[in-house]
Amino acid sequence: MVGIKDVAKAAGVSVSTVSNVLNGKSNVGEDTKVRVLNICRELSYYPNSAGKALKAGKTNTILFNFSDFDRSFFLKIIHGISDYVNDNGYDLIICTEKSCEKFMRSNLSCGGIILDQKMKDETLNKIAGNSYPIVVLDRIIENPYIKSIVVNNYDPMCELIQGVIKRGYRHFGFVGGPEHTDDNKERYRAFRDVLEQNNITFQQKSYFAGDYREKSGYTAAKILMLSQELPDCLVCANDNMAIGAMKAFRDNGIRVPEDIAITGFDNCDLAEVMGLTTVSIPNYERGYIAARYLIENIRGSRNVEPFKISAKILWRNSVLLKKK
Amino acid sequence: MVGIKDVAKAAGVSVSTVSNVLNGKSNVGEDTKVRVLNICRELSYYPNSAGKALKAGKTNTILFNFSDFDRSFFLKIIHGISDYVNDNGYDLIICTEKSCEKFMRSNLSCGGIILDQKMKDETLNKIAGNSYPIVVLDRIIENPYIKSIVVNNYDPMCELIQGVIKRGYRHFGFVGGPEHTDDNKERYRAFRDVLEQNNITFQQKSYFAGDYREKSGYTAAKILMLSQELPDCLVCANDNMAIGAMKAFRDNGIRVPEDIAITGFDNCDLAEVMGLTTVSIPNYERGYIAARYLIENIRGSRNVEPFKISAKILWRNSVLLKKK
DNA sequence: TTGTAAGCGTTATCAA
DNA sequence: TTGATAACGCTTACAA
Repeated sequence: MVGIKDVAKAAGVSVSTVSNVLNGKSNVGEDTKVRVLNICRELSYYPNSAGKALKAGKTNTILFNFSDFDRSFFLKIIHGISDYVNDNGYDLIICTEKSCEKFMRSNLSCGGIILDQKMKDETLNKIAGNSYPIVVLDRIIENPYIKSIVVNNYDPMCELIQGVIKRGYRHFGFVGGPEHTDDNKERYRAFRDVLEQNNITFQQKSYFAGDYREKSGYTAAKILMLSQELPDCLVCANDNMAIGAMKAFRDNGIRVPEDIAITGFDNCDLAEVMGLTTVSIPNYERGYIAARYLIENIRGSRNVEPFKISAKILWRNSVLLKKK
Repeated sequence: MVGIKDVAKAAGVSVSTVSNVLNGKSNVGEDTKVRVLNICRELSYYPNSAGKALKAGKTNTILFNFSDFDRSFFLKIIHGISDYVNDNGYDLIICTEKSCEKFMRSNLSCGGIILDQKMKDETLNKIAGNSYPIVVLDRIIENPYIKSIVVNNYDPMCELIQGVIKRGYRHFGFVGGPEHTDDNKERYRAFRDVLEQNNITFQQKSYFAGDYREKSGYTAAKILMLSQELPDCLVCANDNMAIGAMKAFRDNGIRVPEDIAITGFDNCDLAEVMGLTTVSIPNYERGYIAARYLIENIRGSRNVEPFKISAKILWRNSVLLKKK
């Protein structure tokens, strides 16, 4: 490993001069500067980040944390984060599961964007601080050093259900996601509220608890098919489960939307091909905005007002335009 | 930031004792050990990795590099890598684009898995060394410190084309990927070889240059539809382009497979729903194996024989079972 | 314009 | 069983 000393020796100068050259300080002669830079190239010298970080007491690295490998919209979020972070001279590391807390606490990163729901609020509250701002996605944490960025689930879900009702649907089923997650709660609440506003009763037996995975939607639909009569419309808390349900119906000769309508939430890649009516979340933008707020907070602005991202409804033919 | 000194002071011991406790050394009394550990918890002390890395001269962090956010199979590769790496006590950082070289050269990682084709062979040859082994995916680099893991494209592509011919297809079109990539070359070569073995001529005008993205497949199909007569079967170098082509045909009233058959390569998420005949690459396993070889090489074994992963064909109904 | 030296947090060596 | 001290590679006051 070639270090700053090797460069200094080869260039016949002191290490501090090399350091000054590399950091663009003005107190160094033109000819020495050129000589040093050439030597660096020749020896292919790269500064050791450990030394740098240790001295500086901080880094310029943003951390992004996720862990659910089944949902491909993460790639879009990462893309948005990556673009903003790179444009602003920061580095990005993405990490999963266990390494994450370590990378946050050990000065290897200077701020984090957290998507993984497995990372507990309590842990984040402990880690967040003046020198380590955090942005959390899909949940709200009240903490002067944590900015929350959430999708406005309630309004578009209301609009979606109201639209479905307007099209003549009256009997609903609901497939929910993990019950402790804020977004699932909000989507379900919107669903119930709109039904109530329209004097439509909803029976608890028409609720199916899923986990946002395709398989749980498939299972919910299978169970549903055992009951006396199908609902008109099965509302799913996300696309994966909606797609699972569509497959289950298809496998059992039940037509969508003629026999039953289905709606999802997310607008995942498959949704378009499957013709699934759903709510589109701007994921790239979500990542970009998250990175922007994080870096602004790292730089000293103290902005932790929760930020709501709006989503829009995509009507596709998993719902009939006009029920008979 | 609470450091080892603070812990030492609070516990009334020296920093070296704290260090010994934290690193599980045996030369420390039971009661001091307990006391120190308690203080660590109370103060929520986490060792600073920068100091550690500086002292050790290395880290336990593996780097994974990618940059094409459009292809969701990356998530599966990452998943495989993440599992192996975590099980073996290493940390994983994933990075994109520019940060990558920096993270490789600056002692922030101790080995890398490279998927991004934008990372040049030349650069990798410079970086790889005894203290920095590398694993590259989807290309072969000859270097005593670089292990190549490639998918065997040739054999399954041969089998696929032979199977299509057996089903009665004789007139082919081909949509290729980026022409400099090894996997594209190999897929195309297999295609040509099998045609030749079967005395089927292939005209250059039936070749369309794409870039692995859906849009280029769509465009290729549009161009194809302008010609006098369609081929029987359009072979695409990957699924994205095959799906683009399917959409183009669908949008123009041409039926798949009745009017034209289509094949892909990758078995991406959409392929199943679209009923695309394709070649399935075990991506999770690919990541897992890549991580395994990398860590073995970090630990001293010097294994750089190129590793070929086999893939298998999935016949779906984008190809007729038996052409009339 | 350049060099000397201290110090960042950690671990390893050696002495107590 | 413990503690003092040097060293890792870098930056930065300050001295020359």
